[in-house]
Amino acid sequence: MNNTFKALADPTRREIIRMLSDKNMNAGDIASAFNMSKPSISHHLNILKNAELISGERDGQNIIYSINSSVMQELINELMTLFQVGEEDKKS
Amino acid sequence: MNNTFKALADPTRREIIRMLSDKNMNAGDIASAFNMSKPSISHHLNILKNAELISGERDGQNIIYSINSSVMQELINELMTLFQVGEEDKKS
DNA sequence: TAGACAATTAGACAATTATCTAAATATTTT
DNA sequence: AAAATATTTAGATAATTGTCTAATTGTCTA
Repeated sequence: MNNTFKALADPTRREIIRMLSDKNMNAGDIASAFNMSKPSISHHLNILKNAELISGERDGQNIIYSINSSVMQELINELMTLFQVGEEDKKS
Repeated sequence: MNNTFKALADPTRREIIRMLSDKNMNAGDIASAFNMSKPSISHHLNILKNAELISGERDGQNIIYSINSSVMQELINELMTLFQVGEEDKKS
């Protein structure tokens, strides 16, 4: 879970997630949306992949990235239980 | 919003939030729950405060911290719209 | 008002992170 | 199989972050 939060702590990575939640994209197309070198974007993609927030699958020369919505859902659940103030005494 | 995510990227700070979502606590009590110097905890509290995730109010010698649940709620909303895959075409 | 207690601020330092360029790997096309 | 294209890996570096100790500030009480 720490990796998940750390992965989301960077604006570039959050923007990548926004883009991927619209449609799947390959690494090059993602990179050209940013004013940043391809290796840097590759590095961000790797962090998101390690956090299991996205997946990458090779298709020919390209690697196509997509969002892992189930993990996103888990994160949101975690946040809600973490921060829902005053749950007081779940048992009973 | 970037500050919010960055504030949550540290496990100590998330634990502080967990503790505060149970009950309000002063800085000293928070610090003694961790194996870490008081200034370090103070620093974490400050980051959470800057992100407006918590508030601190002085009560005599103590400063009592509490969670800002509205900001937590905003964060969760942000996450849900950010990551809800396939919202496709909200207008209409 | 002097001493004690609670908390923060200041300053230093090591570890982590984000970025870059150059080089390597994988795939396709000619 | 050589050239072209897409992507990643390696290695370097500057900036950021988390932690510490020492010093400071704010408040209470004897």
